Amino acid sequence: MATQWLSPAEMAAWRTYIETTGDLMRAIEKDLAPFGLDRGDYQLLAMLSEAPDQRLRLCDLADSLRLTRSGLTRRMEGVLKKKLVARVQSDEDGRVAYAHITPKGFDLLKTVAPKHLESVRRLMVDLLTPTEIKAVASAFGKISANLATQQS
Amino acid sequence: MATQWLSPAEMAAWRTYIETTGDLMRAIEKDLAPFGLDRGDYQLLAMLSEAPDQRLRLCDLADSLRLTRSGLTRRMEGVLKKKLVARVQSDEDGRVAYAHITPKGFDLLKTVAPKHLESVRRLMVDLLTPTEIKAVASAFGKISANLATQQS
DNA sequence: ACGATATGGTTGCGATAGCAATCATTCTTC
DNA sequence: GAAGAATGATTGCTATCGCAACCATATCGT
Repeated sequence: MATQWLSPAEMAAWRTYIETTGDLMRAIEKDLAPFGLDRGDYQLLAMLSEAPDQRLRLCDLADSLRLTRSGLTRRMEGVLKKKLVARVQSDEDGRVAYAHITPKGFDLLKTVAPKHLESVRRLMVDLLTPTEIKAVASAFGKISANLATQQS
Repeated sequence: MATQWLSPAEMAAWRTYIETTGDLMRAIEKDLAPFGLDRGDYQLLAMLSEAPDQRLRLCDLADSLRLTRSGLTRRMEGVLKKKLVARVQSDEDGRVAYAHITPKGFDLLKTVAPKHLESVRRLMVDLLTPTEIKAVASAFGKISANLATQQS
């Protein structure tokens, strides 16, 4: 196994990244919990709120959220029951349904978003120097671009 | 709440990070799959292989892996069945059990580790400049240190 | 126009993992 | 040394999510 070892700096970056990410997600989720939302719900609402007409086709939404179609079907059950999102059948294409954020969902998002951003600040952004911020953006931008070419 | 908006650079860093991490984990998991391991199994084996006597108390192992005790009990079922790890009752403390990596587990890890590191290189490390590597390490180090103080 | 194919969405099933409850063992305190 | 607290591990229950199979609708090729 002519090992492709990592340099100490590379190893540190990888390990810290991978070990911290889970903890960070959990902490952010914990801040979201008092509002009755988890991270998946929040991202779903955020995605819809930014979409034209505040709605998206389910399959496009699934792609944005990195969910499979079946995963989205299940996640929709939760936000539908809470009336934060409505499911609207398309009348142009019988196969298509839209997820449409409701006023109630939008109001909740407007309440939660500042708290969520405060979490992101407190737990991540405000801890970093501008240089680190730029480096993180650029690093994960490259990783993302690379993944996009690989798996197509 | 006078919204604590994020600057464009901050937003880019956060979004790219959060969106890319899931994809990256999936890609790495896909590279691990041919060996019959998932990321949790790999990390479990790696953790044990680096431990003194190549064994750890279950609760310590759970903490290292960021699993609850119950989560670890379930994960152990898999690697126990594959005989990659043995469960050894302590004879000093009747409550304690150790996870002990078997020769078979160690051999598998020796096979898989270089491939896994190659994945990490290809999908992340080799895409980044030394400056970015250092910045990622330092950024997540800070985030991790901060989390450690918060939740204690 | 119609059979094959592609696209959009749901359902059954299995895997992972957290929480709360439980049990066993050890430690503490009086 | 016995009652109570703490620690280590497991189990039942629940929730999320991917895969494969499926159904419905739309589109394409001939």
